[in-house]
Amino acid sequence: MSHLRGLCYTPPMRLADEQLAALKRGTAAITTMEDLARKLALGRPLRVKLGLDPSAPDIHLGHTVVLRKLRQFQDLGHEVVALIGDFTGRIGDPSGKSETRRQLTEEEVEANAATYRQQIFKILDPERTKIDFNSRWLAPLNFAEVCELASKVTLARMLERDDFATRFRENRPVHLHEFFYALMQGYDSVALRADVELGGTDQTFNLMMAREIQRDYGQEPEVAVITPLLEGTDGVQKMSKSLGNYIGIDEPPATMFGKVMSIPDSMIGRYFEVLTTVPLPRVEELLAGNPRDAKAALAQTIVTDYHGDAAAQAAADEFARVFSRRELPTDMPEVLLTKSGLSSVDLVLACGMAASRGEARRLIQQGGVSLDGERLTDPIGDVALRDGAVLQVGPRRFARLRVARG
RNA sequence: GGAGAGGUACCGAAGCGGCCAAACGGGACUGACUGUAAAUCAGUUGGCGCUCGCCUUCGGAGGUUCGAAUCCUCCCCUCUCCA
Repeated sequence: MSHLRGLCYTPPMRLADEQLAALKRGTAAITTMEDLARKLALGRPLRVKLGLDPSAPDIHLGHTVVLRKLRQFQDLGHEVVALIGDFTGRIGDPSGKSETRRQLTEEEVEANAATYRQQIFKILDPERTKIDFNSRWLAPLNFAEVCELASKVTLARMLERDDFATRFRENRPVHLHEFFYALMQGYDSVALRADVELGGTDQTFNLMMAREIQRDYGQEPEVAVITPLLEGTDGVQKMSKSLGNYIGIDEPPATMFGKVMSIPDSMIGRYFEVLTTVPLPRVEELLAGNPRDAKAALAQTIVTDYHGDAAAQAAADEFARVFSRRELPTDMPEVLLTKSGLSSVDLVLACGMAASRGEARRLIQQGGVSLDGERLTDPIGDVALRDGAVLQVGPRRFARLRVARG
């Protein structure tokens, strides 16, 4: 649709209004709305920047919120620059985590950036995405230039950043180099002459700083389009790999589906808003019904984005089979056993379902282990093993046993 | 440079000579309940020997003691105040 835009004349203001309305969905803030309206009304493609920190090579749904917004800009005909912070990545971004992040080596940054590149194109249109690296202009800066940049900002201004202020107040370390992150990010905007920059709410400070720095360097400040941080599957903390509450976009369909189903019911609406394009009135309808069905619809929509219709349908069916109807999954790993006489503890261990004998014993004692649907209760005695028998540990771990004939 | 506070298991945080494998909370796991991997409730949560036992663990290295997460020495890291 957007590629047709050049062919038909649309009055600029009206176009701007339409764009603005669409762009507002799922944002936490736009600074400022007026600036954005005005820039959109210019009728030229805007240069939209997104900074990517290459320390997290696995993109999860939390990252996609801002990527989807970027894609929306692309579809509206704007020019997108995905800026990989290969230089800043080596400094370590203090944002989000309340502790200092370790610095990455050059090799790590390179490897991560490659992964990033490959993953963001699951959402962005590769044809209309320019990828850049900020080492291009940051690496050549000499110390005098760095000081000049640093002179634009005061300590008090830096401490306005909530994260810094909090850590400072709570007597936790704040390293000087962390201050440079915001400076560098602002300088990126100067180097790119960005009209708009996207970022999560954790980037608010950096985005505001970029506006000021652009002004200091004689440029018109970019518009900051701020997306919310998506809560993870626990529904409380922001989605992050280190918290283990994330849904990765590279994960298998069944895993993705299951993880979406594990979010608290209260999060369904929010996920719909920022992770899908399902019209909001339709979302309201779904939310009025059974939460399980709404969540299943959400899960299917999301899985479809990354794995296609067929895989999403299969994942939905599989979920219904295993969790609703308590049937066996269609696929499960096979485990080849060489001995036919094993205690149940050894069996669980042999299938890799427990990290230690103690854990295996515990699982059995808690009633979490069954063989062919029969709960195993005795950790010690040998269990009769049939070729093709199914071992289940907990609600969702299965293995088919293959007993070697000798 | 000086003075003081602190570094405990996945995370937060108690403990300050034996009753400490280490309270409590979170997380995770298991069960019950749910035609949701939601919510709620209960239990489990270092390793090895099937409830007594043994081994490894409380920033690091040594030492005191029958016995140390707990006391001493040195070192590393963080914070505060002073210079």
